[in-house]
Amino acid sequence: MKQMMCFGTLSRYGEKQGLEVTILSGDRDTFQLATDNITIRIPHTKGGKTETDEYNRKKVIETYGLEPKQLIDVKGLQGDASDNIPGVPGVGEKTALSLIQKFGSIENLYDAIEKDEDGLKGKQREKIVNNKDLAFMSKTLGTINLEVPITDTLENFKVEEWDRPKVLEIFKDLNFNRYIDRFSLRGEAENKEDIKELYKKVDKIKNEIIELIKKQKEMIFYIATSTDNLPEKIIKEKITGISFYYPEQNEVYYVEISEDDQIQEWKEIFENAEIKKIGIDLSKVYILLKQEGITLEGIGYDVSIAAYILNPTNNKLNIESLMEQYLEINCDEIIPKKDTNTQQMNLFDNIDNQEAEEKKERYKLYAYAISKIQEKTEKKLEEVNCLELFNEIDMPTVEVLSDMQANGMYVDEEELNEFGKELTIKLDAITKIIYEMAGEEFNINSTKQLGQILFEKMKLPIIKKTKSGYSTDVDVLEKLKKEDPIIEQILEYRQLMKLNSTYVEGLKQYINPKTKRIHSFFHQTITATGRISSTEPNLQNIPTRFELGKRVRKVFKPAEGKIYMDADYSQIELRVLASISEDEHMIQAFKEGQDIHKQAASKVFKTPIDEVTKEQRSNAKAVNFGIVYGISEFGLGEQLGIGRKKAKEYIDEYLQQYSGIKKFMSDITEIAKEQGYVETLFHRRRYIPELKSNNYMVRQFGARAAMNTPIQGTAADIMKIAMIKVYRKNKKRGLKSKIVLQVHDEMMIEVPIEEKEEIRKIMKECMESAVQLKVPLIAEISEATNWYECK
DNA sequence: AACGTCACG
DNA sequence: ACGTACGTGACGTTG
Repeated sequence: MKQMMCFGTLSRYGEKQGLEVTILSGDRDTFQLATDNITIRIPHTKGGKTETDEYNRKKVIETYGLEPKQLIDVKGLQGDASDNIPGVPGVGEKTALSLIQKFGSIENLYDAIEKDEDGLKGKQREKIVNNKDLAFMSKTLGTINLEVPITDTLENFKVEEWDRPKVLEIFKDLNFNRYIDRFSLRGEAENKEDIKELYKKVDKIKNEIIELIKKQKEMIFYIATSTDNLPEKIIKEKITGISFYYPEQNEVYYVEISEDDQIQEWKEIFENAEIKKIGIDLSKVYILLKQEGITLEGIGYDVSIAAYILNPTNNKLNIESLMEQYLEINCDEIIPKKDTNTQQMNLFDNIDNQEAEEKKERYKLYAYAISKIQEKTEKKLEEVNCLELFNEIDMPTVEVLSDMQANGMYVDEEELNEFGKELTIKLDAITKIIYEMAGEEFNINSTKQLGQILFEKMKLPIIKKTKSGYSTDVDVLEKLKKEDPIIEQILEYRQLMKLNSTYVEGLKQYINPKTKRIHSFFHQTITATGRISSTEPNLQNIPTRFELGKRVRKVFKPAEGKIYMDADYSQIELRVLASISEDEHMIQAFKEGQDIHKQAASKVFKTPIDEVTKEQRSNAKAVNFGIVYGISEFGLGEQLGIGRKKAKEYIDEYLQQYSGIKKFMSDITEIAKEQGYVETLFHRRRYIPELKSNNYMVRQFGARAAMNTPIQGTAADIMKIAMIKVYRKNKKRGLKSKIVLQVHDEMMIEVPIEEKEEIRKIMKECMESAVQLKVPLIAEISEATNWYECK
């Protein structure tokens, strides 16, 4: 009742001053305040919409058949759990209401009981009689205080015009973005006017713009698009306009591309390699243009790539975020979003038009911003010694990856369907078996339900827990295998389910009906280490470890008259590690072409190299992996199913033997702590703020990332260099072979049969000479008629 | 939207 | 006493 005290008193005060008082409240307890002049406005939800009802004294009487203040008595009997008002146990809303309607008040009720005139009987009467104290106490608790001392006068409460820019500032600070729209606060910033003067808006016709671009040998632009989502998972995005910035005059232009062939008028410009293209997300631009039969040439500066190199863990690389980060410009302030709620409909300027205008303004601003962000980022790239990485590796990679996506990979849909049918049949059978073994039907995909079956119904031992329940992952199930035969079936079911949903049904949706190929996206600005990532679909995680899954690869085939040429770097990460750590033993092993895991086994287990067992080698391999990941005793122990003590012995022995690696590991964590970041061989940087965390776990993670990033990242750099070399050589020689896939240490080219020997040489040569390390780089090449056959 | 699981390097 | 191997993306369930 505390919060209510003031407004209870204030409402009465207002009434006394002769005002019509309205109380806004979500709490029906306030109805007790209603009079002829005091109205309570309360929201209620009706079919998703929230409306308000108004209750004055009349409405209260209509609704409850009681005077407002009698509602206090109702509450006294009924109680209110949320307000900690006990009421009389066993008396609810209905009873309380009818009792007060009958007796008028709690006092009268108990008077009647005293005189035995109440007419109540049984349990109910007993409860009421026994809880008299509670009833009176509850009434007191439920009464809104009307006598709080007030020192303010009406004048103090007068509503004044509020400081809108200030409120905007506060809302922005608190991320109250919805409120900013609701109160139409966009564009309230004080410096709004200044920013608008940043550039001149000039209407120019196409030919004038083209002349300027040619003169400048530079095209600073932003491509506007619209999307229509087709039923298939293939997004059809169309170019709707282009905006330009012309730095010499500080002018922006926008041209609309509304008709189908209009984009062709720009073909000459886009395909002119002499004109340096400066934009954002140029890989996307490349694809959009390619769809129109235009090949983007002269890819010069992509501001999202620049920002990525400056900080690869930056996940906000869209134009508006970059403007905020690098120019401290907030788009919404300069070009307010139209508030469609309070919009006045105007015949001559309808909402659609206004929105279109607003968008055009934004596109112009974007083009200007791209130029300014280029200036900023280029300076910073220089400062952090990353300009070469940017110009020689990541920018050229844009074209390589774009081309790769445009090429796509052919998929035999019929064969994929066949595989799908096979899986479905097996899946149906195994589902029945599982139901039978469990003794009931349940959703096997639900870890919650599965957990209940396994650990509650069947009482299997709980190996591991997750945040929200029992863990049922492979590791757990493998350990439970011997407990019950159902486990094996579940593992089988999981495998089949994964294959069918992700790799059959999932992949199907991405086959382009026109090309019969899958054109996966290859993203260059996602990973923290510099690797490429692939989406829609992810072609970098097509199964290979198990035979059944590997069959998915059979449906990926080269076109008629072509073959796949596939090249794999052998042990690239360990070679990189050997080279940057300068460990003499590992370098020697690679120079001599030794089996690196076998050598590690020999050293760790102190066994002559010829006597190393399979198991020793496999354990040593795990240690090698662990080293690359930034070893931890726990992790290695878990991986090998040995205790962490044993794991520590392995690690200690390993680091004893490979002392160069030991030194590298401790040096790199030290460097990372000191300078706050680590670098690859080509100066790709990753900041590791985790190392400064107060949390031990987070710091440990930081240390592992510090050890892993130079290794994984350098390998990624090398692969990019190799791809650029291959791409350029192919292009220069006018070969028809096309790179179609990259999987971190693997590159695949679709090759017309007549080019195959030439391509084999090119791949081998480009990959192995991508960089001069202290150890040789080896690329293993295989050719095949489908992906499955690639070794 | 977050989580658990599992596919890859 | 904590509770982890590094880097990704997609799917299905659940809140």
